[in-house]
Amino acid sequence: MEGSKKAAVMKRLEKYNMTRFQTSVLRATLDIPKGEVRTYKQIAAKIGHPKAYRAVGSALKENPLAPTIPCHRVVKSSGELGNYSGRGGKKGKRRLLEIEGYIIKKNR
DNA sequence: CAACACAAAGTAG
DNA sequence: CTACTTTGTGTTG
Repeated sequence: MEGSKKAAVMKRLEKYNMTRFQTSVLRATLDIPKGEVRTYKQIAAKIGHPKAYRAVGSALKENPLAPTIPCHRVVKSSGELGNYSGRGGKKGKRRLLEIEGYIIKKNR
């Protein structure tokens, strides 16, 4: 059953005036399996812009389907969380990752 | 042109 | 390790 939730989300994206870059970033982010994380660099590479990791961040930050797209699963290459526009900022991001099963360091 | 949810390599301590 | 600098990229203002 969870085969095609992505298609439904992508359909919604079509209503927004987003650039190809943003749509590609959101698609790649949406493709992240539960309990896993992706780096900005991996997302950029996946969409064909291996050096635009910075642009990836800009795209995610404006992400129109915020909680629908797992933007909290995107972290820095160093394994750190990085920033987050959602609720609670980085704190909420880390919290979501813990709930999903991603290993987090103890000390909050 | 400046700034940004980053990355990597460089210099300095 | 911390801290700063420079280069690179796409979007936004």
